[in-house]
Amino acid sequence: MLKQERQSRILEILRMEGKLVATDLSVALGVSEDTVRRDLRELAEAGTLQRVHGGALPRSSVEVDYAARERQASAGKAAVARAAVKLIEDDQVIILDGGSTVLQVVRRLPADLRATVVTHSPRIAIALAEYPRIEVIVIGGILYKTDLLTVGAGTVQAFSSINADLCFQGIWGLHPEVGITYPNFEEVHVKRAMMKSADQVVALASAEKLGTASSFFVAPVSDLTHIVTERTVPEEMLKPYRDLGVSILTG
Amino acid sequence: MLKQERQSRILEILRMEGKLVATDLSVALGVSEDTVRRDLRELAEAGTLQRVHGGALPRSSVEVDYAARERQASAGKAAVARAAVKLIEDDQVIILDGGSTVLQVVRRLPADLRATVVTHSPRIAIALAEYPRIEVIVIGGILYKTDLLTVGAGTVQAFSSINADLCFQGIWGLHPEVGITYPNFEEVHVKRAMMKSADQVVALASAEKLGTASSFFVAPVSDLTHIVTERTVPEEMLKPYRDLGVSILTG
DNA sequence: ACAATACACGCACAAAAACGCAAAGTCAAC
DNA sequence: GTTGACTTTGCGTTTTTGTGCGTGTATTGT
Repeated sequence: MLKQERQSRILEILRMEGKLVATDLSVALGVSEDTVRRDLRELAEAGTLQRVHGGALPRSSVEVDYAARERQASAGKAAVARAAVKLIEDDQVIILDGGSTVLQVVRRLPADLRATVVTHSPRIAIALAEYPRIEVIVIGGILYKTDLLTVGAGTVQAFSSINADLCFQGIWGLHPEVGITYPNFEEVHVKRAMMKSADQVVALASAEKLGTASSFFVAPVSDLTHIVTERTVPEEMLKPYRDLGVSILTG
Repeated sequence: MLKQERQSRILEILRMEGKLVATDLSVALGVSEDTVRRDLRELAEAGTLQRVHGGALPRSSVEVDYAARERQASAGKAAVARAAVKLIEDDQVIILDGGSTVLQVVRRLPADLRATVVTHSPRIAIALAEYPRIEVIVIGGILYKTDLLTVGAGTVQAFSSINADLCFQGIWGLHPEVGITYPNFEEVHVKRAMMKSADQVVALASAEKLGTASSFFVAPVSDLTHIVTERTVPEEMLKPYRDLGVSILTG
C-alpha cells in the first residue's frame, strides 16, 4: 500500500470513528506501529489531525481546536502566567492580547483587582466578566476565527486611541536580533498598535519561543520592557535580551 | 480510552450536569479514582474547571450563570430558534443581538451558510467562529457583564454605520400598545441602533414575553417586520400584532 | 473528637513514542 | 539491465507517558 493512500485512509477512518488508536490502526492497515506513528506525526505536522498519546483526535472544528489548545496549556505556561500577574497593580489601564497564555493570566488575577482592561479577544473579555471591579473594554473588528480575536483597520485605530499603563503580549517567536515575530500578517498590525499604546510592554514567552522566529516581523526586542518566561531557561539564553535593556522575570 | 478524549468527556459532563463528583466519574469512565483526580487536577491547572473537595465545578460564576440560563432554555426557545433560522438566506448581512435565544439560533444555522454577521456579543461571536463561510464582525464597546455584550456610545455609533438585511432581537417585553421594552437602560440605545440599521427586524419572543412590559422603552411594535414565537400562543393574543402589520411566525 | 472519605505523593509497571540504523523498495538516467 | 540517489519501512534500544496501588496526610460531617 502506498504511503499517501494509507494516510488518506487514516483520515477517512478518523472522520468515521471520531478518534484513532495507533495500535488498532497498525493491524487494520497491516503495517508496523512505527509506520502508523510516522504517518500520524506527519499528519499532525500538517495540521490535519491532533496527535495525542495513544493515537489521534480530529482537529476540525474551531471549538475543539481552541479547547484543545487551552487544555494543553502546559505547566510552563501556567508558571509564566503566575509570574506575569505580579506586574499588575490596582487602578491601571491594561491591554491584553489573546492567546492561551494570556487567558491563564486572566484566570490568575486577584479576585478584587480594580482596573480597566482593553482587549480584542472575545474569549478574554468573557473570562474578565467575572471580576466585578474590572471595567472591560472590547475592541471590535473582523473576527479572525482560528485565534478568536478581532483584526482589521478598525481594530488598529481603536487601539491607537488608548493610553494604557501595561500591555501583555502573547509571543510566537522572540529572537534577540530578529525581534518579535508572528505567524499571521493581519494580527501583526494589531499587535504593533497595542504595543505602541502602552507605557510598559510585557512579552509572555514560554521557553520554546525564545530564540525562534516566525514569518512576520512585529517589533524589535528593545520595544519590550519585560519578558516573562520559565525558570528552566539557562542564563546564557537570557543575556542577549538583558543586554537590550529588557527586564526578565521567571516563574 | 485516550487521555484527551476522556478529559473532553469530563468537560462535556460538567457542562451538562453543572458539577462533577470524582467517585462517580471513576465508574462512569471506567478508570481508577486516581486517574480521575489527576485529570481534574490537570484541567484545574489549565483553568478549565474549578477543583473542589469531592469533585469539580465550572470555573466561572459568569459561565455558570450563562450555562444555567442556556440549560433552562426551554423547548419553547428551541422551537422559536428553529423557526427563526428559516428567515435566513445565503449572502445576507445579519445583525445578531445577544441572549440565549439568539445563541440557539446560531447553533441551528446551516453549517455551510454564507453570510456576514454583525454582533456585539462576544459569546455569539465565538459560537459563530465554527462556521467557515460566515464573516463575523464584532462590535466593541464597554462590556456589560451580566448579559455579556458591549454597550456605550462607541457601540451605538458602530451599529449606525451598518446597513444590514436582517436583525434578530432578543425580547424581554413585547406589548401591542407599550411596544418593545427592556430591563437595562444602556442596552436600549444599542438595540435601537441595531434595529435602525436593518431592513427587516425579527423579534424572538418566547410565549411568556408576549403582552408584558419591562422598564425601558425601545421601540414601537410597528418597527418590527416579524415576530417569531411559540405555536402554543392563542390566535387572539397574536391578532393585535398582526393588526400592526407584523408577520407572525411560529415553530 | 472521631470516623469516613477524599486527596497527594512516591513507586512500579506497562504501553507508547522517539531515535538511530540497516534492509528493502522506488525511481530516474544512462 | 544496471547503477546510484532517494524514500520508505521495520527492528532494537532508549526515553517518555499514563495508570494503578500503597501509604500517609487533609478535609469533611456527625
